[in-house]
Order: sequence, then structure tokens, then C-alpha cells
Amino acid sequence: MDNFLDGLNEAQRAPVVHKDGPLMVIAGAGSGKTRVLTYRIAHLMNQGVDSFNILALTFTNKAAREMKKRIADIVGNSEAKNLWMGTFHSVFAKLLRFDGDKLGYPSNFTIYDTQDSQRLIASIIKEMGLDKDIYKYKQIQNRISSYKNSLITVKAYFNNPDLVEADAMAKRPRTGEIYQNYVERCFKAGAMDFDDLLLRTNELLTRFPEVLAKYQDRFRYILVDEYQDTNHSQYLIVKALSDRYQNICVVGDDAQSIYSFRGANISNILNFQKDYGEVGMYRLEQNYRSTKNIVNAANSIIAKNKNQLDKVVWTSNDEGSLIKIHRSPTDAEEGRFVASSIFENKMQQQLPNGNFAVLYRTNSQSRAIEDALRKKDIPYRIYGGLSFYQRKEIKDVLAYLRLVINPKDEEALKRVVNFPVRGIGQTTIDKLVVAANHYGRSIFEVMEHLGKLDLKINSGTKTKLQNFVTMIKSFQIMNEGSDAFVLAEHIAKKTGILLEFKKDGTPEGIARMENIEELLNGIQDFVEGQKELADATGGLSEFLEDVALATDLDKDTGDDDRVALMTIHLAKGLEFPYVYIVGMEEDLFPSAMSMNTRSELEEERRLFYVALTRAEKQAYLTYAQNRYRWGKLIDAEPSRFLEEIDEKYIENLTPIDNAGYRYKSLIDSDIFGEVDKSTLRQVKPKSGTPPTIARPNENQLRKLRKLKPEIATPVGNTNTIDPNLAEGSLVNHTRFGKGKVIKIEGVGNDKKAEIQFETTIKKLLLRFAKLEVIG
DNA sequence: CTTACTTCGCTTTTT
DNA sequence: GCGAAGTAAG
Repeated sequence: MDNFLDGLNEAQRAPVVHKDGPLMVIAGAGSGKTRVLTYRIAHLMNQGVDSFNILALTFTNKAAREMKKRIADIVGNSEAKNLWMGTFHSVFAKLLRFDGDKLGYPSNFTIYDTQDSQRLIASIIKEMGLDKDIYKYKQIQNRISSYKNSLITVKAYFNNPDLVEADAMAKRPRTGEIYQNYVERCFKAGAMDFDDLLLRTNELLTRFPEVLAKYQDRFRYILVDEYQDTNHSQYLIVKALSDRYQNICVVGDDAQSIYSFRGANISNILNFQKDYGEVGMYRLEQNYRSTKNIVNAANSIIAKNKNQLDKVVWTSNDEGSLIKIHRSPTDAEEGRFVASSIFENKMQQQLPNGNFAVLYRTNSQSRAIEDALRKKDIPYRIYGGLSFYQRKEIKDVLAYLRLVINPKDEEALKRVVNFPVRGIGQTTIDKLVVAANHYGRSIFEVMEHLGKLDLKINSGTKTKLQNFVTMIKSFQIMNEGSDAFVLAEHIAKKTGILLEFKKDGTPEGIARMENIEELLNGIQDFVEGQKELADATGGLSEFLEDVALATDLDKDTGDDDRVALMTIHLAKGLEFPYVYIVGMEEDLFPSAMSMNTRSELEEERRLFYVALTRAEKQAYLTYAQNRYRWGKLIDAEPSRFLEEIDEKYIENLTPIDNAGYRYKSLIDSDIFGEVDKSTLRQVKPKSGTPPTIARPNENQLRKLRKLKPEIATPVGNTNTIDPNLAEGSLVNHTRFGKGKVIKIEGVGNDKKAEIQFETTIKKLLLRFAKLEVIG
């Protein structure tokens, strides 16, 4: 039974079989740390530790799921089922559903996402009559978030003269009050934000010793992955829970600490030995992932950082090929280079798309890459960015569901009380909010008791409000008897949301409608999954929690084969045979925001280290000399990180001799008939030349459309209708894939095409449709 | 109260 | 160069 340990090397086996007491595993990139965690848990269970007594905290829910699956393979499914495993946020959300009532929270509390928090803060600032240019809601939200992550409560804030004074000096003396109001409003709404999930857990464990004792006794073995990225709040939770049995195992790599912006504290890992006394220390230094060239190049970069633990990562893998560096004139050409390179590698080595990843520093860089991949017909998937659950139409439907579960949820209510439009405007809502604050009740409660209050709302509006209340209550009753899917579908129809998008008829409206349908399908899947689980509890509320805490990486990707596009942050923990790191430019990577202090720059360098060590066989680093940023073309310089790599490991695909490169690229493009607007635009106007032959901006366009729609649209619109498009043409669509044109109708702006796609038939307005004629 | 138009801020990363 | 929030007119 124990022979599964044979799959481990000596260094890996030691921490796996270390039984009791604290231990720390410093695991270099690619050294098999997930394996160690998985096997350690399986081994503990084989040694007779009850799975009920094990808590494992991972970085994503997907990581937890996969680990659980692998453990189940070793010890059996029924055993693995009892493990508590997940992200800090999801595990402690669950815990707070059980015991949060002691802090005055309902078990069905809502989880506010960042947008909810920001909206609430914005409205508090407005209610307080403060200048929104001084008190910027995003900044304030950020501030409050970092207070919470450092366990600075409102009380602690006011007791700390340094903090109060710092805000006063920054001309924002009422920051503390905003903080206080925000906390009160969240509490009243029965809502916790992301930071509360940790902060309130701490509060619970500190104020209620019997609760602490219960969980200490339950979680006798605690394992924490990515320990270098834990913040103070998380650190304290782990410390408290492990205090009794001291069976705490942390795994991490200080060289991969990249989340200080959300409060991660690298000293948690650096000080672990001091915190826990007799610590078993293990190091995993052999890299199994990458070639020698990649490992050595990464080492040469990270060596430039001053602050780090002693560690030498090495590999016995092949030398591999050199890291390739490529320069392009513009970001569009960078994209084209990446796409062609992927295409060539794919063809030459017969590789699936899934072997390739494109990594970037900021989400906004994805567009140029996408365009190029699309043109080359290479399927891709973007991770992160605006996730599915953050889309407006999805959040609207979810807001109704949230309101059913928790009618006190203020942000959900404000979102949907007048969507679809039902004649309840801002003024009315303002009155309700004032009344709610005055009576210390939720907005919904005020709406329920309108008759007893004198709120100077005219009777027509009162009726509308009462109708809204009645409708929500009818949903609540329905929720008792039906499953989440039936309810959600009913809501989508009954409230008129579906109709709203259907009737506008534009492709955007249709896309939104389809998104809602996709959401409904997702709910149905969830409901089906719940039916199989013996211990399924809440249906709808559980679904909402999953949604609130889901990462984009968590979503089941299906098994289709695609190139992965994501930020470097999101790529942590993943690996790909071929990795393209794009945008290797000063002010972009390292980011302009992070060059103020040494420690910020060191974090960027660790980020680069993380990026490079994702690659198994081959890494490409690319940069552009001109790049569109904020809609303008700007000059870019190569990143300092490129010079920091030991040149032994580098091959330059674009030698320095680049005289006339702009001119040359024009000619090249011409030969291949691919003259691209971005290539043309990069030729800057000589001084004195009026700079604006530029395309009209969106506002001007809108005006033009109104005046003379049939002429206006084609001007500068990237979506010029391809003259080759005719009935019978084969086309490619961003969302629907390949299809064949069945029918064309209408003229000018109204020109539509009916297209048979692989799975569906669509009628698309050509002036909007992102179509490409391919035959 | 709703609509249509304008302005703003944004792009560093995320649970 | 985009979306959301804000503002003015009806």
C-alpha cells in the first residue's frame, strides 16, 4: 500500500513521511511541490490519520479539486471526500456559514465582490457629501482592504494616531468615517467582502475560545500551499488553528512571492522558523520541469534580488534550446510573430495547441495577441480579465438570486430594483437609503413597510415599489419548493431580463441573452451535481458562494485544445512546453507603477522568474518598439530584465542592426498583401503636419452615425464589411467559430447575414459582426 | 423618471 | 478607445 512513495525522490520523500510537528518545505520552481503535498496527505491517511482531521489550503479551488482527485486515486474516494480542501476564502466562508451567527451574521450572508464594495463605498462618499475627486472610491476601497488584511479594524484605526494622521495629512481626514460606515453597511446588509472572510474568521477564533478549540481539535493536520503569498490575516488564522497540535506543514518558494499588492507578506515564510520553534526544514531543489537553459537563465535573474532564502535550483534535464528574444516594430507585429511562431512549432513538431501559452503583465495586452491568433486560425482561450461572472447581464441575474437568499443585500437590490426599467429612479432610491440608515434597517425592510412611513414618495411610485417587493417575495416562496435552476429560469423570464435583451435585437443583445442562457445551464449542471452529492446542503445559496469565490482558472475548460492566454500572476503553478512572454518593455514589465522602491522592483523580478519557469522546453521573450497604450502609439524600450539574463542562455532572433526596420516591415507586409493599419500608423507624422487624419473617436462616430448612418459607419470602423462576403462564403466568427453564409439581406448599415455555424444558425448585423471571410 | 449625450479614468497583478 | 458613471434635456 505504501509503494506509492516509490514515485518520489529522496528530497521529496522526507517531508512526506515527516509525521508530527511543524515543517516547512522550500520548493524551487518545478520541483514537484504539489506532488509532495498530495503524497503527504495520502500518507497521513495511510498512517491512520482521519481525513476529517486534515485541512489543506491551496491557491485555487481547481488546485484543490485536482489534488483531491489524486489523493482519491491513492486512498480511495470515500476517504478523500471528508478532506477540507480549498482556498482560504472558500474554506473560511464555509466555516463562517456554520459559526458566523456568533458574530451576528446570518448563515446565508452575501459575499460582496470588489465591484459591490466599490459601489457601496462610492455611494457612502456621496451620502457623506464628500468631494469625489479627493475621496476616490477605488483608492478608498483599496485602503480599507489593506487595513482589513492587516487586521486593522475601525476601532484599531481610530486608536492608531499614525494612521489617522497619515490620512489627515493626505487631505482625506474622513477616511476613517468612510471605513466605519462601510463596515456598518456591510453588516446591516448581511454581507461580507473578500477580506471579511478572513478578518471575521480571525475575530471568531479570538473572541470565542470554544469555537477555536473546536476547530483546533478538528484540524489536527494543516497544510498550506504557496505560503509565501499569505497575508497577515491568513497567517494569524493558520497560527491560531495549528497552535494546539502544531502539525503545520507549509510549502512555498520565496522566489515566487508575487502578491504583495494584496497584502501578502513574504516575512511569513522567512520567519516561519522563528514562529514555530522546532521546525523540520526541507528543500526541494531539483527541477523536473524545464531544460538546463531555462533553469539557469531563471537563476541568473533571481540572483539579482537581495532578499531571499538560500537555495540552488538545478536540473538533470537536457540542455534544451536557448531562450529566444524577439523584437517587433509594434505590438500588432509582436502578436503576429507569436502567432506565426506557434504555428510553425505546431506544424514542425506536430504539437497540440495546449502546449503553448502566451503570458503578459497586464490583461490589456491580450488583444493584439488575440487578433493575430484569430487571423491564423489558432484556437485560444483567455483566462482572467473580465470573467464570465463579472459580466453585467450575469451579475444582474445573480443579483436577483442574491436578493432571494438575502433580501438585505443592499448592492444586489440597488442593481436590480430598476432593471429592467420599472420607474423606480435614483431619487426614490436615495430617499429609501436615507430612511434605511435612519431606522437602522435594510432598504428592503423599508420598502416592505412603506405604508407606515412618511417618505414623501408619490403614490404611483409606492405602488411600483410594493410590486417589486411582492415579486421578490414570490420568488422566495418559489425557492422553497423548486431547485435553483427552475427558480433562476423563472426569474430571468418573469422579470423581463431576457426579453430586454431579446427585443433590442442587436448581436450584442443576443450575445447577452446567450450568456444568460449559459448561466442557466451552469446552474442546472450545478443542481445535477448537487443531487449526486450526499451532503448537499443549500442549492441556490451554495451556488452563489461558488460563483462569488470562483477563479477563472476554476472553470471547467472542457477538453478542447487551445493556446492559453493569461497574466503571469494567473500562470503561477502552471506549466507549458512552449511559453511566450510578451511585452518585455520598460514601464510595462517591470510596470511603471512598481519602480519606486527596491522591493517593488524585486517583486517584478520574481514575477519574471515565475513567468520564465513556467516553460518546459522553450521560452520566447518578445518586445515591441512601439505600442498602443491608452489608444495612443508610444515609444517603448526593451525591459531591463532582458539584460539581466546571462547572455549564455540567450539567442537574439532580431539582431541589433535594425537600421530602417520600419521601412523594411512595410515592404514585407506589402509583399504578403498584409498591409495592416497598425503598421502604417506607426510612421509618425513629421512635426508641423496636422496630427489628425486619425479615425474619429467613438463619440464622433456616434454623431456621424446619427447624421448619415450609411456613410458614417465604414469610416475608420475596424469592422469594414468584407466585399468578398456573399451567399455561400465560408466565414470565421470570434465566438461562433466557422460557418457558412446562407443568406444576405438588407443594405448599408442594415446588411445582415444568416450564417450556419457548426452548432447553430445566427443572423448577424454585418457592421458589428466580427467576421472574417475564409473562403 | 428616462433618454441621450458627455466625461472620466483606466491598465499592475486577484480572492 | 472602452465602459461605466455623470449630467442635461425632455
